[in-house]
Amino acid sequence: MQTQPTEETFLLQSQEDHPSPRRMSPEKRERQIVNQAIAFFAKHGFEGQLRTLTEDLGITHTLLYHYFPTKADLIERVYQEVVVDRWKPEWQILLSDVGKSTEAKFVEFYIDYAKTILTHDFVRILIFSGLSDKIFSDRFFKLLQTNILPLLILETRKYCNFLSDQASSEKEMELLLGLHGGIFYLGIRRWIYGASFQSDTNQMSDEDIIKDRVASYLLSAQHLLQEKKYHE
Amino acid sequence: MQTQPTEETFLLQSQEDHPSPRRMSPEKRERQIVNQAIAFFAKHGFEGQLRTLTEDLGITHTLLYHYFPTKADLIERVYQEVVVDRWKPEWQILLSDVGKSTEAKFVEFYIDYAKTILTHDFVRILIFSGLSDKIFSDRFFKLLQTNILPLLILETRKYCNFLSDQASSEKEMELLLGLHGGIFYLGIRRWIYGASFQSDTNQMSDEDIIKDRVASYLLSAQHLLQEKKYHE
DNA sequence: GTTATTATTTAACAAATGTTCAATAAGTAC
DNA sequence: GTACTTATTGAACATTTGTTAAATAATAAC
Repeated sequence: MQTQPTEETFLLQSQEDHPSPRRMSPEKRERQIVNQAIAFFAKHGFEGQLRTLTEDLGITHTLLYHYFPTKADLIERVYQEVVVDRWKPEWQILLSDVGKSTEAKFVEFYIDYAKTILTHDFVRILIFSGLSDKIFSDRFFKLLQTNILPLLILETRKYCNFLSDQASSEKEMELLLGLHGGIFYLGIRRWIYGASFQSDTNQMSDEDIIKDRVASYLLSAQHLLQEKKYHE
Repeated sequence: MQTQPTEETFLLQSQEDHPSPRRMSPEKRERQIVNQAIAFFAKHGFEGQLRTLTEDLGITHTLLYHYFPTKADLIERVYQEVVVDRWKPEWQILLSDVGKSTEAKFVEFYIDYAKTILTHDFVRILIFSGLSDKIFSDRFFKLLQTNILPLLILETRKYCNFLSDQASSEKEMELLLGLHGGIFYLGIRRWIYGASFQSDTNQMSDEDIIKDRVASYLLSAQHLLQEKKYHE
């Protein structure tokens, strides 16, 4: 799944990407460049230099300027493909489905979310963006905050028979963000801290972990919202 | 708490740090440089340039070389002060205290942990390190994994009357990391995503949030470990 | 095979950036 | 005040790095 050729692999691998025949069709070359750029910037950050980026591709860095007028344009394209294009509108449809149980929705959503978002490229690019200009991370969180979190709050309330038309309280939101952050932390452990935070025996799959956490969240939600009912 | 002078503040502010009188005592100057370096690298990452770093200090970048032979040395010093020196051995003492309840220990520990670790400088420098050479983040997580997490697992077991001499199962560890990650996510929201992830009304303090999360964690732990008793 | 198109490279520039070193000047001791 | 120490600066260097423009060569059209 990774797209980084560690050694020089110019033999046989004529399938796609890296070997780079002398003269490529513009479409293929551009595709190849963008793919490499995604892997490269995810690994080294946006301050990585173009000469290094094109090294593995077997082309000169100046060729980039034939496809992207400036480095910023290339980065913008990476943003687009990694973040914007990876957002799935189906998530909202799933979470609005009335035929599924709350727990099923949570589990199904977060498993797919983890599979889609908690990848090497996405997590690192998101964090790199957050550390610098925030352009990328901002866009992404607006999406999350607008389209997903409210639906999850709503589902939680349904699950707890807590029917209210009020906006979500901070307590409810923080409980949810506890779950959300705990899941995102999986990606941080894996793609930012790397091997330093691995247990010896990794037998639990992401799916198992997510199932447990969702169950744990809903259990706490029941306690919290019940308490709310009495007190307010 | 931030140490960055946005304007040129050379009047009156002769207290400490920034104005930089012509000739300072080596101790004070070094202190001033390190303070600025911490704030600067935390903000811009370790690729930030020395000329910018010394700008706000009112000195030339070459003066750095009088105190630190190389940029790497300065960074090493920042690591030392921000990460290594900020670790509190008291945490282990607290978590080993037999006179306190499990919940009290968790809450007390994580509140102090949050106050100490979830700062602008620490979180960002930790993440910057994780994204690059990992030297810093590795060291920190070894500390965590060796000295803190086992104690928290032990406490959890006591709380659940689950007495075992076996090493922590992955299930137990993942549950704990769910709590831990959820709390660390507070720092990420605040210092990496920045304002993009703020709720309109921030009335809950970190302490309130942590109390809720610890309670939620212990509740789930009871369910999990009880289940374990029956099944295994 | 000749020609036109354009993907790709070569050469080069200007600004940025870590580093060195000799010159300067602010303190201190006498 | 004079001499000495050393904090601080100024000038300069070698790389690095994004970018440009002209030269080259592979492909396609005829």
